[in-house]
Amino acid sequence: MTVVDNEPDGRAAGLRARKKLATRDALSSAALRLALERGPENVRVDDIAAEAGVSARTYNNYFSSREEAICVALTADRALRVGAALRAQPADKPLAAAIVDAMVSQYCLGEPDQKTICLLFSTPALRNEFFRTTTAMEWPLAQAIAARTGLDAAHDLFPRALAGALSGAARVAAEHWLGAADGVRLADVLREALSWVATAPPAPSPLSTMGDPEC
Amino acid sequence: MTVVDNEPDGRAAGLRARKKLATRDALSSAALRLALERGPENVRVDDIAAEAGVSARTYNNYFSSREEAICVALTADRALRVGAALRAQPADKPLAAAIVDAMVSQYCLGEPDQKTICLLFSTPALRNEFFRTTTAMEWPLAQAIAARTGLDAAHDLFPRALAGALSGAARVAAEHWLGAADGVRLADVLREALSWVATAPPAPSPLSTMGDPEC
DNA sequence: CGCATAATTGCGTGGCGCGAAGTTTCGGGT
DNA sequence: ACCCGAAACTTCGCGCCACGCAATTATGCG
Repeated sequence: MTVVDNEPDGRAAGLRARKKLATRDALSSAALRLALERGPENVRVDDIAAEAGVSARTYNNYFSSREEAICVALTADRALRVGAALRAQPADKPLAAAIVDAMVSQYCLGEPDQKTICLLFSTPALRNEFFRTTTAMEWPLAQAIAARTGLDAAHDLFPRALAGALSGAARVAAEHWLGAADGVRLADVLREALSWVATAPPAPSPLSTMGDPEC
Repeated sequence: MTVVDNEPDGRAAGLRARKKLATRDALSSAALRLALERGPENVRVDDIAAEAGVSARTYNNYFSSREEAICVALTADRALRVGAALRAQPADKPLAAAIVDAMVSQYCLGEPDQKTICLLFSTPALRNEFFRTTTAMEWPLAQAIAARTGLDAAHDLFPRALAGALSGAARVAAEHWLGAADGVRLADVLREALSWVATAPPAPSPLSTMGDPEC
């Protein structure tokens, strides 16, 4: 890394970084498109690399597994957008409502096509990778929650625990939506699931007073 | 499968089924032991198979990846035990408290050795598999929640969503415990995180009344 | 323009997942 | 007690993938 390098958004950041992001994006989008066309089983890394115009070896310099490229195309910036959406919520809105609205808004823009999400659950390897990316959303979300509650995402447990719970509920909501009737909207299912989990800001005294005989 | 075959607990169920479970258990325990001794990088499938006394090809008939065998040894029956522990809770205890007590009790018996959990977070592939097994705990937990609330785990969203949120919070608690000081007990961290997520039984009218301008 | 750095690429290696065919072991029916 | 069908295990082998290494090329910067 030289003096100045890739900006987090990739805008106006030197030719090298832009090309790097371009190839990365070309690879992930090609992987997703091929997986949707042929099915994830019939996609070789050589195909993805050829589609993106790079060598197969270069592919491994960007993604360490075939599934990673597919999932990244779906959930890469969504993670950051969820955090940003939560920060953009009005400050006087209660924490739970702000979280629910932010996540629902970001989960439903883009194309939550049933085909696409169904693809993620078709193969065990893809499911695993999808779970991993789900947890990737937790960190930006935890930071946004921390900013809103005046806590520290690095040291306090509450923001991260809540983010983990929300991501778990969101994943279950997606699964449920897949098995539901066609008329059901993902936004409704997601809002319902998140509303149960999104809890009040942390109690000033986080110590629990319950008994703990075991362990 | 003939007339009578493997009982779910593996007791008194024909020699074939017992041998099957025995080899499966031998494989997973051997995988865990070798991973702890040499580190997960220096464990080949052939080693695990040789340690269990079976062929390498047979290994793939039981586990489709090397990491799966290691994680199964850690979280296989814990999933069922969590559900059983929740059902064993007194019926008059509130749902949230029952869930927290049940999960904390089952997470802390056995040997939540820091070494073992640290092993799961050492390698990305193992982390992924650990996340997957975390979700495996959701289904028994959701069934137990459904039984307690009078809902149906197969069709109602609440039990599964709550189980997903709980597993996410539990995973974050484990991560937090790894980075915490030595004096901190996993049970305390886990209880704190779960107490935030464990919510009241589902509202009789699950419909949300919030606005939903997007999508 | 020239050097340092980073990225890409070809090649080779080790390993994995799995399909097919053959062999051993178990279950149960007569 | 014996035998036959089925299930599990084994051996062989193929295709694919992740990665280290070294050479080549593109880029940043003075």
